[in-house]
Amino acid sequence: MRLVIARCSVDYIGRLTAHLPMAPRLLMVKNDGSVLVHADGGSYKPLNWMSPPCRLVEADGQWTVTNKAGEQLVITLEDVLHDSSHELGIDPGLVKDGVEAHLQVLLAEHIETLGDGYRLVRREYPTAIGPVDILARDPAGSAVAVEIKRRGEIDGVEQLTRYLELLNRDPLLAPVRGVFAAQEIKPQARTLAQDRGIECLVLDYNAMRGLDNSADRLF
Amino acid sequence: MRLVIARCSVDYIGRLTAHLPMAPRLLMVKNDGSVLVHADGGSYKPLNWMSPPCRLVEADGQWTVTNKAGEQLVITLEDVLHDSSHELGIDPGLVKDGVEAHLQVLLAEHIETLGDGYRLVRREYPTAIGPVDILARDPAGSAVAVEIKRRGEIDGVEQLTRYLELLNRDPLLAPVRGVFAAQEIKPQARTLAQDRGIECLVLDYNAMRGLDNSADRLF
DNA sequence: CCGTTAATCTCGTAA
DNA sequence: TTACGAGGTTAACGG
Repeated sequence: MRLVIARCSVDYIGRLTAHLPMAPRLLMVKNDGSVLVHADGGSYKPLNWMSPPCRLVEADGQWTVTNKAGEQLVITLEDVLHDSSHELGIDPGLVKDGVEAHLQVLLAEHIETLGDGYRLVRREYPTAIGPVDILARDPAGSAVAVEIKRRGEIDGVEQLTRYLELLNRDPLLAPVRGVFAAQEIKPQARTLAQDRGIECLVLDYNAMRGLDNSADRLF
Repeated sequence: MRLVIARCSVDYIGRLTAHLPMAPRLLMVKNDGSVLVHADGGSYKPLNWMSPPCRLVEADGQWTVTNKAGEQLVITLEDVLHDSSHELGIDPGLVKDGVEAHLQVLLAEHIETLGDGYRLVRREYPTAIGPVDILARDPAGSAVAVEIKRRGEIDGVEQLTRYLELLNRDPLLAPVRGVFAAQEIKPQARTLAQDRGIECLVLDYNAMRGLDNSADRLF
């Protein structure tokens, strides 16, 4: 990894065009050729960048980074205040927990969260347009399709609606009810769901973890 | 901005929990207190990070970064290979061009792209669930609602469908036809649109720019 | 390789 | 402040 602090101007020409006026910034050149231009603020997203695979040509105080699609990042350097290189090696990578997949496992394990007498049919129930998160049967034996989100927004309701439309064409399943389950459900999503006869269910992640069988945990 | 190259392990406890084993990495500490942990590969996203506003406490080879929500990033340093600080000042910021807003302006200016005899009613035509990109009248005087995307995907068709449902409740407008306009329309989106009687229109950004009245340009 | 979906999304804008 | 849509989204996963 090479780190350069320099006054520079940057132009990106690709999916859009963008320009950064001359100012002091950090240029990070990674081992895979990718280049990141960072300012001393903002969040983790660089002001401008080129993703790998790409090629960096340095000539006459100007860096030209090109990728296979012909997108270009042109960096013009005026004053170089710092320039150092470092060998880091390959990173062992990140281990995560707490995302939608885990919510799905937890709800499948504790399907009674939907109500007493519910039975799990399966997780990732396949359909022509993709898998439904959970398919279950209610105490009366009717099919119930569950869409799980960390944050329940309008797109998730649309997604569940498409699944329900398809599942209800299957005479072995119909009628299929929908349940929209999320840690947090936005008001607009809730309104749309209710308008379509879809039940909303707020999941308590920590409470469900508390019920969790530790042998089955993802981590 | 402070740049540290060090062997470190990192733990994030917040919206999820995540762990990085001990390995050499770049630690970037920005002026606003935010911290980025970068490896020598991957793309512009750091392996782990804390967004501002947050506070960094350094004690005994361990950095603890905490934000207002109580999320924590704990970095344990083993070997510090590099440590330097640099004053960059406030960045003047980025200038962009080529996005959806510009497509909307261009199509409104050249409404005949929809067909001969079309007339613009207005851009950003307001409805209860948000503005429709363009409302127009066809040569017969019927209302036409246009949804514009850079890339036409299934979500955009859903969005236009919701607008059409609402607009068609207005007796002064109904019946309202839909046009889904984009630089590129994905097959699934096209299929869904056709299924719903929505016309698809592929926009040629460069050709429309060529027609553009230069006095009205955004840039 | 393509399509779909999630994301500690980020980032802007408007109500 | 919140909500919503767009993103050079990026990244992961499955067919």
